[in-house]
Amino acid sequence: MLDLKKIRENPDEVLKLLHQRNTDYQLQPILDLDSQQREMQSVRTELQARSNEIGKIIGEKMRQVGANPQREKIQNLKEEGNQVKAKLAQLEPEERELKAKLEALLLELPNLPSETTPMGKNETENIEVRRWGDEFIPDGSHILPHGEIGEKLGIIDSQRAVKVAQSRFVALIGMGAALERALINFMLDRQIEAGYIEVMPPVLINSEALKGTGQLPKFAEESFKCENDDLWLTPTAEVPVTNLYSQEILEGEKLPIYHCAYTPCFRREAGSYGRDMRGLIRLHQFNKVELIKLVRPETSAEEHEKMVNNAEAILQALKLPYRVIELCTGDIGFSAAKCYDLEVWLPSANTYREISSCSNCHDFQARRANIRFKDKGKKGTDYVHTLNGSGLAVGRTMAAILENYQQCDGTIKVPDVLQSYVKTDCIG
RNA sequence: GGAGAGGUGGCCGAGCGGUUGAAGGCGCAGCACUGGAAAUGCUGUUUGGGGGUAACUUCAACGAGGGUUCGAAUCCCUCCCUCUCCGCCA
Repeated sequence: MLDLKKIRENPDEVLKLLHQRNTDYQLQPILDLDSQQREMQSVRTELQARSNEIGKIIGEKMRQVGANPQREKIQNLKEEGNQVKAKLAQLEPEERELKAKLEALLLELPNLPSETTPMGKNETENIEVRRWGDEFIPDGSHILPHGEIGEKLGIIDSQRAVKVAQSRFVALIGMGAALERALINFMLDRQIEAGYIEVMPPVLINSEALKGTGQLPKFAEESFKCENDDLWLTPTAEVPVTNLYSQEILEGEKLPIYHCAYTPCFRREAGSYGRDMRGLIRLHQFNKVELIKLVRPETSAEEHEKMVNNAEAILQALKLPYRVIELCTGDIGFSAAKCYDLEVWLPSANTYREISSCSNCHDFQARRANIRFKDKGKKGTDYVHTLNGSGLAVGRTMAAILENYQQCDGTIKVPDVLQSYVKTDCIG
């Protein structure tokens, strides 16, 4: 959520930044509602002050003289109290409605891009920051797409998974399951070494949590919802882990907080019919190890770079070629002020595919989820900055391994760092 | 799922219709005392919105939302959550 005060005081600047996202958001309705609301508030506040005053006077009189004498004066005051109350009863719902409308509009506004986010209208204007591991790019001529080789080796079974669920689900069998589990453990072990505290959060989460990180109200159709409860299947661990701290005032010295979390993630993938129908790239359920940070505002840019490095370290350890993309203003996500994507080399497609997305949300989520910090001895509070990044998407990492480590005989070499986890050096 | 208890400030804990943003204690900060410290004493110590350059001022908040009342932390209703016992269960 954007700072209403900032919108009020610098509407032109805010609007300019919003438009960098290549959208046509309007601020005027918000500004109008805001000034109406504030006007109404000052009227209401005065009435309430009078009402409080009447209550006090009556209280005093009752105590001084008991209930008996001066009854008339008290009656008059009570009468006035009733009149004030009647006016308030009229004003209050109106003001509440204004506030609700204002809030609804504010919740629909995306974050402002960071001043360091490159300008651009869509993904074609993203910037490649660096590339790693060109020397590990295999000769692609013999390489089968990961889905195909996986089915062939009997470690991915999508046909049977469809019977149990529907399309865009897979079952991992035998070494497939083992490799997935190995990747999860490996990623967690590395990130814990890098200083992240592991969390196993709920994966069924309520609406408030989704609102806190920005998935609601705008993107309801992206998530699976339980019919009988206010619970949703988490689309990413970012949601439950960040919201662990909602409504809290953290002690300044407890920051930064680093968390990593393995969870399955669930996404409806509405609007992507027909895309990536084979393999592990786009599933309704996939595993991910997520990195989450809550930091002091002045350190968030630096913490963001470090987080990207932590994600890259996994790809480097696995010797998977990748590149780092800095998303432009037209392509960053709703909650992000700045975002880097990591894209891994997929030889069968002869292209890089997103395997991690690392966002700095500044105080956008912290405002929605109301996560603040306070320094001892200083007065007042400030919103933390929240960051999240995949470290990494496990299914896509598996896909990358099945392709980049595919050998001419159709077997898969197990990356060195995983061999102790799966207890073999070759699959197939 | 059934029965009961409860949700108050950073924490513990009182208050159960009248000036209570909230006693008391702990913690924390400042000052005094001290050679220095402990102990002691004094003072201060929530958050959010509005107005004001500021000093300051005003409103709101005792799980959430309604209701009764001139006035609610206190009474009534609904919901949420926590705990205990029973049942069920990985």
